[in-house]
Amino acid sequence: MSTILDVARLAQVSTATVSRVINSPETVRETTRKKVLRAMKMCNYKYNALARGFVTKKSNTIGLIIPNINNPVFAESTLGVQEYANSKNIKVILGNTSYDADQEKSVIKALRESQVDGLIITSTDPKGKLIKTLTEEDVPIVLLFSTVKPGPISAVGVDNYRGGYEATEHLVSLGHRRIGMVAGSFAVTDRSYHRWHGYRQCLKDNGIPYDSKLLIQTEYSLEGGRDSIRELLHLENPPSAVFCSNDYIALGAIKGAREEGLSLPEDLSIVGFDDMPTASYMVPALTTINQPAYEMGRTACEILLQIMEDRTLVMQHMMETKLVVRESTAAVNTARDEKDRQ
Amino acid sequence: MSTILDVARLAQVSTATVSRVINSPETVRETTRKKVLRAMKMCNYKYNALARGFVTKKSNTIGLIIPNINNPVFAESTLGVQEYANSKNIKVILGNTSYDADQEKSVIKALRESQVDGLIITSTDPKGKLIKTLTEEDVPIVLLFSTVKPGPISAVGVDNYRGGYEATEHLVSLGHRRIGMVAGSFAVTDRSYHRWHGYRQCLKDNGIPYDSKLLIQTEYSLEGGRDSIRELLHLENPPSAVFCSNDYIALGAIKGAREEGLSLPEDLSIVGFDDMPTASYMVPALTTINQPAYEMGRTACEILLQIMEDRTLVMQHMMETKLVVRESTAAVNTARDEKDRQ
DNA sequence: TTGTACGCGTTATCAA
DNA sequence: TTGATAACGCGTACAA
Repeated sequence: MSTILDVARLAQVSTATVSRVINSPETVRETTRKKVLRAMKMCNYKYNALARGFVTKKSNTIGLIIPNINNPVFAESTLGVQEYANSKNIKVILGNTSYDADQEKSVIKALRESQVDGLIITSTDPKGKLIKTLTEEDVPIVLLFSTVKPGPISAVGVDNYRGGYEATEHLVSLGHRRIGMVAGSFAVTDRSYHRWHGYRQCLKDNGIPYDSKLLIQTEYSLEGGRDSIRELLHLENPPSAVFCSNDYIALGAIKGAREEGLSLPEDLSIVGFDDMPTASYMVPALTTINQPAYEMGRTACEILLQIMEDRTLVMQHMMETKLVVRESTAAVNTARDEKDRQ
Repeated sequence: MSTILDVARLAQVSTATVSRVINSPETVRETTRKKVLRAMKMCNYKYNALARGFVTKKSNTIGLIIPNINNPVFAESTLGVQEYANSKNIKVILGNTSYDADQEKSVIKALRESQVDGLIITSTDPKGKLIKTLTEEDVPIVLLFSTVKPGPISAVGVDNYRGGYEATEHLVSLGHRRIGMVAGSFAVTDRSYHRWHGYRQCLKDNGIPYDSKLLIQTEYSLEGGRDSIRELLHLENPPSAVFCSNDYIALGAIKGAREEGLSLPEDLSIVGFDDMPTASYMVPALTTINQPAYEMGRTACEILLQIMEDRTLVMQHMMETKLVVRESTAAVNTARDEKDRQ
């Protein structure tokens, strides 16, 4: 592999000049530039960004840490991050945590050793200790999807409390009083926790007593959704509607409900959260709380690049959620409720 | 940010010794090792993998190039690549091509400049010119999902022809004679092309005349699947069964068919290809050709690392496909066919 | 077991 | 407009 030194020799100029035709061609006379360009071709010169990074102390690389790339919402936000980064000639290194705080820790360590210029994190550590260390050590970082925390930390997210409230409110407005929730484990992220708070408050505001039996915490997987809804349906007094803390879980829940012989939405209404790309393609098409995942990824990346320029910056960007009513929710089926009680 | 020089000074040893406690601790006496470790803590030393890569000429980084992370199959294979890579302390840089050969080219260029140690590519360039250049320049590379090409190029994939044949055969065995195909554009990848060949041969073997009207090429998206199936259903003599060249397209197709008022599988049978993680959660649960995406990603990465060790290696790994019959296919509904013709 | 000294490919500074 | 050269942080012969 030839270097600028080879090129320099071949073109009979200095390495500095070669470097100039690469980085600021306008500062070198056309004749010499052409000479250099020709020399590059001749020895099949390939630019070494790593060596550049070594001297400029910038790797032009950012780390993106997410819990599970299989969740379509994260795939979508990843795409947003990627496309913006690439448009600015920045590469993104992917880190998967599988919702495990230890993995998150080791991934962050590896990424930092690789000298990434910044980090976008959908954190799995509700306490935020890791994140705090990072900010203390002045690593450019922006939280994605994570609840916007007080204090000097950049983030793009949504109001999860409000989203949970909206989802529940929709169910209440359809006449449901017995409303369950399948929530991703609170131990692993506070997003689901805040959505639950919204759910709970909405019940309260509507005079519906809170029943802790109607809350199931589960892992963030299709299976988790399926198993949880079954548990809910086997309750003595099962819910007529369920709020799932994300669409991925909701997809599992729909499957579980059907396996129990229910028709949706007649027998059971389900609301999700996320509005993942396939939500409108599900059967029944999923009623859910939209959060603009692609835009959020893109924005997070945009903010990160700004912070990398000016480390004193702190930007918190709160996106709007929106209830999207589709086919998975319907007015409560009182006839069936009666029948069940007989 | 402190360096090994700082540590060395603090511990009153040479930089070589510091380097040794990092890379081969067993070669340094315990007392000095402890001294060095303490010094590291004191100045909050952070290892610089970039500098290391610069001297060892290895970045411990590989590039993973896929067409679209939103397709759950690619998300799944990405996870496989990632988890294996991380277990070997290798980072993976993600590149999205959006099924665009130009983007693929520029992504590869950027990745190479970053000195990735190797490349895993699900190529979008059916001619394979780009890939050829890479092998000529001795870049460690393995093709993923791409058809295993003759010649000295490593790859992990499946027999797409055979998979297409199996899918079609299943439909034929259910009594279908009017079988359509919604295929991802042949211009953009040859996977779908080979599946189509299998489809075609199977028709032939069963004495079913090939009707080119029943083939629609479309883009690799949910919308592509939806629009294409509608087109098919509006044919004068519409199909009673459709083979979609991947599950993602099939998901769109199911939606499109329902929008046309059809019940699945009574009115229309659909087979997909991939068996993406959500395939069994769809309604109806998708009959499809399974390819073990996670394993394939993992294996591709495993092979790549081997090639990185020994560049003369060429390994082609063909995985088994398997027909998974679920709910989206059923025996042909002759009654309905009759009715349609009246 | 430890230290010295050089080299990796590039950019940046300063001088010409 | 161009050139000479130091510097970046680390690994590694080779020497001690």
